[in-house]
Amino acid sequence: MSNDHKHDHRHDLSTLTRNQAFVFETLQNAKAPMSAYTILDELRDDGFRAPLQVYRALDKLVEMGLVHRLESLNAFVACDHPEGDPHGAIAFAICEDCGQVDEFADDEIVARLGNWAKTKKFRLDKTIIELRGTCETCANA
Amino acid sequence: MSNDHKHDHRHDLSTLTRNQAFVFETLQNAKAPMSAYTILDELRDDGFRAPLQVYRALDKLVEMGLVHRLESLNAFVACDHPEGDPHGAIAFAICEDCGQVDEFADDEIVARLGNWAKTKKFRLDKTIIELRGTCETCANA
DNA sequence: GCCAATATGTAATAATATAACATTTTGAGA
DNA sequence: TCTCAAAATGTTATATTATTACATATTGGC
Ligand SMILES: [Zn+2]
Ligand SMILES: [Zn+2]
Ligand SMILES: [Zn+2]
Ligand SMILES: [Zn+2]
Repeated sequence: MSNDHKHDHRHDLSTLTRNQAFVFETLQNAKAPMSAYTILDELRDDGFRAPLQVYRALDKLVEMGLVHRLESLNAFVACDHPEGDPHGAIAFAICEDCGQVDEFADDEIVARLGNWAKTKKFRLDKTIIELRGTCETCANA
Repeated sequence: MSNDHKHDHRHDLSTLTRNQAFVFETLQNAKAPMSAYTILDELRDDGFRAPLQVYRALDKLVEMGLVHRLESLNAFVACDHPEGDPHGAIAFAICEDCGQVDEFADDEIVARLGNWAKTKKFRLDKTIIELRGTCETCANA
């Protein structure tokens, strides 16, 4: 069985701290994943001066499940699911061209991975599934 | 359909260049993934002086399918499959404790992801599946 | 041997992430 | 309301990962 639900409790957005709210809003307004340093640059005018201000906010947001880290990009996206609709392991399809990210769930895949882990007695903490490629729009352009 | 087989042709190991052979041997002897800089340190005595010597060798080895990059670790492992036994998309189970990596294939998962891509008209170039957790040995220790 | 493709050497720099330490804010309980 | 510990923030320095740019050397088909 997976442990991916460990942090799936959502927090009321009103409980976000100032820095967390700034970072979250920035990611929500973005149409592609952003690196911590890109976020920092965008928030200079709001008083952000150092990478740690961004990284600390991101850590919390990821922990809350409001933001996902894309490992193959070293970048972050706001969760695409409605708030209060927590989810376990998820897959991301990332367009190399426009950066658009499609977040989707596949229970059968999660089940199979959980099964593999069970068979191997591997304690599964986090599942990373990222598809790199080209979205329909960009493929047609 | 996935494009993951793009680089699945194996190359005879005898065709490796000097630097590629050094890097590949280092990874084969390692019992956990290594970062490019750790590899560099290990190869100082063999004349390696700069990161690029390692990164360039790694690029080729990954292209040949002899080495895999673990995106969630920024590190590299030698392929666990017998040479000449090419494979498509693969999953990695990574022990956070001892670093051991278990490389495995699941055709059903690959099929489901390929299907999702087909439905969404997403041109799939590369599939990344990484499980983070604790291996049986470490869980019992 | 010629020559283009490939590989290598090296220095500089970019991009991503964390350590260490000081200070401030928050909020639960006395 | 006061107290105090936890959490959040501010700031500087540093560590880690990766690439750009340019020069030189090696390889292998022709
Ligand atoms: Zn999500
Ligand atoms: Zn696109
Ligand atoms: Zn492999
Ligand atoms: Zn282990």
